[in-house]
Amino acid sequence: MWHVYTMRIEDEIQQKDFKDDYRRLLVNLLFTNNWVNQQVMPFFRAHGLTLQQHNVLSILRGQHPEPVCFGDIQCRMADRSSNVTRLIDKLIEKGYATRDICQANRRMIEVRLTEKGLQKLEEVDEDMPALYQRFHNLSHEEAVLVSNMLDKLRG
Amino acid sequence: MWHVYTMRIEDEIQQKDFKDDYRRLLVNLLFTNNWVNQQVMPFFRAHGLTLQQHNVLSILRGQHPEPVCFGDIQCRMADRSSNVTRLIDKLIEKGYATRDICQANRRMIEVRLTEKGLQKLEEVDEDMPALYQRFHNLSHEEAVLVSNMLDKLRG
DNA sequence: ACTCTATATTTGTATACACAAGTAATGTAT
DNA sequence: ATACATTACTTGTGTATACAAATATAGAGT
Repeated sequence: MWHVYTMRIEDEIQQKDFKDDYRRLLVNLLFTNNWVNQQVMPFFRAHGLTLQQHNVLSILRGQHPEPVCFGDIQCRMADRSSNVTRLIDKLIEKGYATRDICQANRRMIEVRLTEKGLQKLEEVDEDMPALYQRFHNLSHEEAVLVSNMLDKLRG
Repeated sequence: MWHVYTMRIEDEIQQKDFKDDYRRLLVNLLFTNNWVNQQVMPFFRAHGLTLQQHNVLSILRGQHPEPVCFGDIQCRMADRSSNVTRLIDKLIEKGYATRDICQANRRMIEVRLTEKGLQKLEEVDEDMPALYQRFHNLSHEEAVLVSNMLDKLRG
């Protein structure tokens, strides 16, 4: 009898702790999200880019001087949901990229990094240590640990 | 002589590893950020709320039936940068909150949760376990660990 | 060749956000 | 009392985002 009773209490407590710890994680992720944006946005803005624009430029550099098509860019972006067309428009406006219809499959658009875009990326790279500086509250090992945990979280 | 040389290499390697680990952390935080939003947004949308609207309602419940003024709401929100005025407007539109000019200091606005708002919160609460379910890739202990690390990261 | 479906990108629209400027009430110093 | 600064919230504006619908090309089956 008392066994059943205590089990119930334990279950209840366990459930409660359980819920609260994951809730704390969720709130923490949202806070951190916001904090990261506040660190990162002004950094890229100082270089005349948004985070996503820089992200796309980096993807383009990965294949440079080969082109990358829209779909591939979309797949590789951290933020999948955003509108690649209009992002690329901005980069072309600024002279950092070019677009051409792919002759092999005319539905596809080939996007290439320009020399100017490459220079901009190198300029940003030089400044990068200043950005990473802001993550130094965590040790080298802790940074690796958190990365691994986040990978695991997303499954 | 060789000592100096090897030291240089070690420094260089260390520097490189260092940089890459923090870079990986940054990219990982951005990816996770996006992933969390994709888990959370549809959940709240299914209840006719945005994440931020729910966040404000929770803050209001914390003081209920006492009012909370705009400034306090802004301070307590996860995303500090958003526009509280227009957020509250939405909640009032939906009948979840009320606003009154504070008689003690007529610059301030007192926001209160309505009965309807309270019911909506309870409805969301009941469904919460379904949301937390998505974080179960991490064990209880890992969830706590990551929370602590994120706290440390933000300083 | 013709229709149907799938793929790849674009456009439209409503909503959200960031930042700056604006308004209104209060406090403070002369 | 009057002028100036500060606080607390609001509004305006351009940009960004989410989601859905539209276009345009390619491939597959008949």
